[in-house]
Amino acid sequence: MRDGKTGGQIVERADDLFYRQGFEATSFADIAAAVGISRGNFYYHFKTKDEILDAVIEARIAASREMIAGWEAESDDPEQRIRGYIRILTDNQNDIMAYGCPVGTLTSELAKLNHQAQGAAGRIFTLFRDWLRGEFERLGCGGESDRNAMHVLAWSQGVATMANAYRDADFVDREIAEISAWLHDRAAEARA
Amino acid sequence: MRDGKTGGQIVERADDLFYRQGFEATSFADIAAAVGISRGNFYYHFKTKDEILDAVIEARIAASREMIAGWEAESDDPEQRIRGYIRILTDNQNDIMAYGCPVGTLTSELAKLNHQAQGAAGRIFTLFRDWLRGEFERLGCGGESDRNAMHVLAWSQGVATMANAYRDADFVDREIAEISAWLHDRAAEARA
DNA sequence: GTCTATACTCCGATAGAC
DNA sequence: GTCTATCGGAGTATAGAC
Repeated sequence: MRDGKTGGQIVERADDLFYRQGFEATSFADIAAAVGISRGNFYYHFKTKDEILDAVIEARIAASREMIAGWEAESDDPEQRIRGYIRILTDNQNDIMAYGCPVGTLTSELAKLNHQAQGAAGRIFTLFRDWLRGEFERLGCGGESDRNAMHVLAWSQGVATMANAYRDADFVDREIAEISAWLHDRAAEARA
Repeated sequence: MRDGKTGGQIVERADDLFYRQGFEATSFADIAAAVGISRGNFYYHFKTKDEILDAVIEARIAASREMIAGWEAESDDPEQRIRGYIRILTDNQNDIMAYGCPVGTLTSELAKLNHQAQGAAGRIFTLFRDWLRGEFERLGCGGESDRNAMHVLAWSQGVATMANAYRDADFVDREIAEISAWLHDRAAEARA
């Protein structure tokens, strides 16, 4: 029942609250208040909290696919496309400084809760990982492509964590410039 | 009252549980059961959950200071000393794959909870940051020293997050080798 | 589809006996 | 210093009126 107007709003508000407050710290009352419905009405749309989480993860996967499609539409050059991923750090700098990376923090929390949705959340990472690997392959990185994809993911996660810890925009800017330079080196190396 | 035998045990077990389950997901009942005391007895030692968190953070700061002292005792060479920090990833690989970095995940969680202890938790990062900066200065990195310190912190945090997401020991090994090589380059650059 | 009312569990925290 | 008993509140979830 996640496709009605109210169902969609629940997922949308839950997504936001899970990001800003964390999954466990967000109660049904929080989501119901954000949507503007009663707690009882809630269970018409989702039977359990885990069902909402599954829907939120699905929504995040769909949103990620759209981002990727956007980078693919922007340019055919793999270096430019990968730069699209790095641009996430720039475009969401304020949110990242306040709440960290939505994917990394959710994955961390679910790991500690030993939650069943760990696998689903991991698929968001894998979506980006596989796409990045493909672009690095197109760039000519060959057997280093997956390694480079993981390196970019790890680097951006590290930047997000430290940006969140110190709320330091200059640090983020410097690291983005370094990732960008590293990527340029990979492209130059592949051309050689 | 954190200095008696039971008080110390509470902090020790709470530290472990906060790491493995998260701060919010860990209840007084969990800690009491782990220590082997009743919930009521608990409040003789700590009046609130936040007091336990403060004590846990203090304990982690003390433990971090001891680690740093160990690296300083091992070698006088700043490059070798910094390698001590990187070795955390090797020595705690299994725990990191299962639960992430204790500092990074706590900082993330407290940020989302908008918890008063955010500042205290941030001091653990600052302890390592300041020490690393000092060692990079001794290495001859000059004005780049703090930047390099933050880079090492971010890199290790990124590795921890992705190691936790994929439970991939090979990835950790490869990234450690890359951090090590990067550090070696910084040392060579400073000598030139 | 949306509401109120409510059941039941667990939480952090307190009081007071021993 | 440790225990049992218990409070007040919040959490997830359900039943049933409208």
